[in-house]
Amino acid sequence: MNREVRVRFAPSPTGALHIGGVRTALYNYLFARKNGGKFILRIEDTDSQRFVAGAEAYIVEALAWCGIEVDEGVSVGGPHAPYRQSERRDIYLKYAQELIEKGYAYYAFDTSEELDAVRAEYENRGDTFSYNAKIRETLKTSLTMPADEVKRRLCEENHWVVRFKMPADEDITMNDIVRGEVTVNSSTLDDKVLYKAVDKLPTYHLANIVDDYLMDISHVIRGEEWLPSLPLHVMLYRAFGWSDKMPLFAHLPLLLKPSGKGKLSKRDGDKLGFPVFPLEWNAEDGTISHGYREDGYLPEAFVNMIALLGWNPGTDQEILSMSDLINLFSLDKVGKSGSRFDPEKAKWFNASYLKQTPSKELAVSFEKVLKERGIDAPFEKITSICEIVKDRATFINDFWDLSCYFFEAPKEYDQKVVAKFYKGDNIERVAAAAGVLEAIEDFSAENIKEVLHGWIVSHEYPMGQVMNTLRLAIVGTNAGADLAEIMSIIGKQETIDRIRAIERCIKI
RNA sequence: GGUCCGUUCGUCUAGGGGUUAGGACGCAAGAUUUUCAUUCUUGUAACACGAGUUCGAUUCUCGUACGGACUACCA
Repeated sequence: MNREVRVRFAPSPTGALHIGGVRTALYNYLFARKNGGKFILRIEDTDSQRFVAGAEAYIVEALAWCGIEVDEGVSVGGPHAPYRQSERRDIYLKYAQELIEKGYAYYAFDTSEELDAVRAEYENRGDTFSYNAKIRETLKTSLTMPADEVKRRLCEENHWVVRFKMPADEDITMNDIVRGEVTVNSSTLDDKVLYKAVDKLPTYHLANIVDDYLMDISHVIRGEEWLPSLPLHVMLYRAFGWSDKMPLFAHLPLLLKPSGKGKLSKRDGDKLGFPVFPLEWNAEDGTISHGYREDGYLPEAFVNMIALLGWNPGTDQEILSMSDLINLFSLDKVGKSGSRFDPEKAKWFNASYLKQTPSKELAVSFEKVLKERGIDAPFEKITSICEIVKDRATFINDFWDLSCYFFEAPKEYDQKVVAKFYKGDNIERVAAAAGVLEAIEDFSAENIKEVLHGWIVSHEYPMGQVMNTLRLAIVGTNAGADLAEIMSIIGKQETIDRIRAIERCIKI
């Protein structure tokens, strides 16, 4: 019971990691940190066919961006290295053979084509084919062949596999931290392939159990899609005699598409109107999928949002930092049902984090955006602008659109606003305002506001009319920050220039 | 088809034998503001269905429906 907590995230490098995978990694990480344990990153690349170059580097980078630190694994090494299964291929065969010696597994010599034919035959009869206790006796296996024939084929052929000998009729009872007790009868299960001679690689099931055992994994936290394989995995632990070292299992509910059917998958790319990947992903076929990072999400907001999909702290608090998450995390607060991802709430999280990010930090990012546009502004000014803009933005990417009037005079005026305000007495009043502003010595927002308001009030002008017309001249429309603040930031001369410019540009 | 898992507002969820079923996003209205936002207030909206157990079920049990996963020499 005092076992050290050791959890692993074990993705397959078949492409980008989607948000469901990130969430699995995150829960593993939170659980490890919460319990003073280790978080291990293992790459399960036992399928040479589906291997995608760059996928592993993507996974490592994505975890780093999220702030998920790897204690042991492909990127950092560790006492159980290597952490890439393709580099561990030598260890698996002897475990497969051990199972055969103990009578828990056997060699099967059917070719894929033969199997396909048998499968088709069953289906034509309306039966479902399952490589199980009933029919393995009729197939080409070490169970049905003479020993010397088996030996000969093992030497001469390279398409044999090792299959697990699933008991014909046995109730297998398992315990899942999220779902409780689950019982399945072995008659509904088939003889899964554990090892393939063709590429001298184990399948997921064998590699997974052997590595978890060898790496002393204490808890397996993974997606619900693995629940159907749990009986096999439990049987494997028993067959190896490792029951006392068997990890505890927690199967996480799946992430569903926001609309329509099914679980979220990599193939959804960004057809759904929001990114499914943490980072931008350039697929081999040339398609580029959006990433949260590139779309302007703050990693803290992304992690916060992902964490709350299928788990909650049991309180009303929703804005949670990584350390909050670590402190509060517990597997028994993980829900049982799948969650639909809500892009709107994701935006809300980002906007919330943007508001609480210090303006100086935002200014560093925004300065780069401005430089790309050829705008060179003092850092102080950029910081002040960020302070104003962050309350109105959802993403850093929005900052330019929301603050361009600080950097350049309006190129055009919103026609609706012109029609509403740029008429009658307003035209003369605004022109007069330029003179009033000109006379202000201390061009601070407070001072501008005081003088301007005093002037409007003393002449009994309608406040809304004058101010909105002035805003039209300065901003080009009826939106944006406090007008006095804008004037103060752009400066007296620019303010006056813009007021004079509107007279020239708009002819009534 | 078979096996397994699940089902509280549109979405994420809290709760749990007797509650005005709570919060958040969204949406709507109002307040504040010279504008747009922010902020604040209010409103909107849910226990899938049918039996059973019980004095009483949204909560427990069983069915039904619906949803999901798995059913490869993929993970």
